[in-house]
Amino acid sequence: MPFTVNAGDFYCWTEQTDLRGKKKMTEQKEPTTMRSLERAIDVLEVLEDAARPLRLVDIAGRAGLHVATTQRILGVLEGRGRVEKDGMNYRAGVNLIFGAHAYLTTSPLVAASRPVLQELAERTGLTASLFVRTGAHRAVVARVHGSRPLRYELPIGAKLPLHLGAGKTLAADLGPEELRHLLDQVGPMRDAEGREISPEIFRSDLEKIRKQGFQVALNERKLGSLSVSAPVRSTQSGAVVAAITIGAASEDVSPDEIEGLTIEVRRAASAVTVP
Amino acid sequence: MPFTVNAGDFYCWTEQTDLRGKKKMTEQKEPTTMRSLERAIDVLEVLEDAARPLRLVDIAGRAGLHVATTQRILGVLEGRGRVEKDGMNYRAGVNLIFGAHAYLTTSPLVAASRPVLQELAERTGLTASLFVRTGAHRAVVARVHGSRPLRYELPIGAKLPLHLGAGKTLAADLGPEELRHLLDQVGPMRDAEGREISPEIFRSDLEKIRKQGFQVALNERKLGSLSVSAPVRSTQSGAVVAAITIGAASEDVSPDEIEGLTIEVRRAASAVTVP
DNA sequence: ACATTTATCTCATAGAATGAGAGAGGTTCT
DNA sequence: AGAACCTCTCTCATTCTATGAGATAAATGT
Repeated sequence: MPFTVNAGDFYCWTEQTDLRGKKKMTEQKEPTTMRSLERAIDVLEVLEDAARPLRLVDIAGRAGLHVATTQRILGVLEGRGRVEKDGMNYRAGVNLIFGAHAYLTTSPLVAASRPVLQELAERTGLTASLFVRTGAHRAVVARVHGSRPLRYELPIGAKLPLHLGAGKTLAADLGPEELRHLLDQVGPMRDAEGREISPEIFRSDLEKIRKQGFQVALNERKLGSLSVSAPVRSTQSGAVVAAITIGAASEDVSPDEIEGLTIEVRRAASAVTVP
Repeated sequence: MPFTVNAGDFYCWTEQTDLRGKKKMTEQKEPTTMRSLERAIDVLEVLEDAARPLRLVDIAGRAGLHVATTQRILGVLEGRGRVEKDGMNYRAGVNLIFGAHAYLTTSPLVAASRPVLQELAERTGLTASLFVRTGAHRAVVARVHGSRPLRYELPIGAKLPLHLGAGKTLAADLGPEELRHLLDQVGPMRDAEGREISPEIFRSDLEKIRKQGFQVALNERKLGSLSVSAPVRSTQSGAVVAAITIGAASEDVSPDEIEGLTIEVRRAASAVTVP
């Protein structure tokens, strides 16, 4: 059988586990079916990552596209309610919420996790969350508050780093190749206390998490916060598909309470059965 | 100056207030910049509206596209994490949640409404929600629970009809042309009790809501539910841009309580100042 | 086991997407 | 104020991309 290159070969290297995301950094201009669609998604991602409205040139610049092209794309997206524009400012549009709703209601992972998170939050009194990795980040995908809720809000849909806090539980399962990509992308790493994290320390952290099967993080992503995380594995492949985390203000949790929490979280994570 | 037809002329008839949405019904094949992007959005909308995973032919059929085209689009979307596929089943993908998050955090309307909903929920003890119209539907865009919360969940991102319950508050502001489009699209209307609603009754309902400046709905969209709604108007144009609603199980609210509630809701709705 | 439906992939061709460019409207200097 | 600059908007000729028929392979139903 002759070797041929198929559409899927490019954007799906290692299934959904590829880390690319920001193409500009690695500058790999891979051939693509549907350039215009890829570009439209680039534009959308710019708007999604910006916490504020942006102007045309700004979007074009960040997406690395010609202004005319960007404008045309934004025009179509606006006509479809996926972008909103007042004056010269573009923002994400209402219709984007339907996609999130569809994901949250159809994802088997989310469905399987909900009751588990519920019980975990009840038993520990802390906020229980489910994270999923996408590219070099993670997303909050489900969350149940306990009786001692967090002081700060971490809403569903928040995009968080892979290299801090519970993110490391997801990063721990990356292959050596993917891990290098991640390190390249994030550049110099430092935690919420300002401490620099060397690649060596980072790698050994991941190694430890992999061995232990759970993770305790203090003041990593957010000062004054404590989290305990464990990986959710695919029943079939054994690959890490998500992480379950309980989070709290660090003064709400006594040190001798932590061991019990790790047991709870590990049990919850393994209780999630996902195809 | 010569008359020319511009991109915006087609997909933005009456700003974002057009009702099209489903092109197939009216079968108006308008010229479009970026056909492939339009089609990709069609595919996404199919996935967003389906409450369950779909197969390729099914998606192609619903979107009115060739199977090959549909597959190519799905492939790109999957590579970008906006669609997920297990086996032959396609679903909405994780990355769609970032768009929703961006909308919810950058929309001035949502930001302006949050404190108002908060206070309304506190004062009435009921669940206060903000709805926005998109096409022939409305979306739940913000929500605060009171001390007497609803029994059923109505999550953010839910897509609801315009012709039932609080939807009529939004429909009341439609122009005659748009209203006709809406009636064409939804076809025969009936409420949660199974009662048929004739176009005449519907129009007079809207007229009443427009006059009163609020609406009380009982058992319309959901049996056993009661809602009180009022329109949020643009400070500049005066157009209805959203609706504020309080909802409750009907047995939680005594009849003589309702008048007070309408006053609260109207006050809340007019307290939202949106550019 | 056979028939039918569905998915995947290739390829020549139509025509859609592209970006340079010009014009108009703002903004920020001196 | 005037000039220089920047940004937005729109048009149009050219190019290269998106398209769908069709062949093949896989899955599904009877």
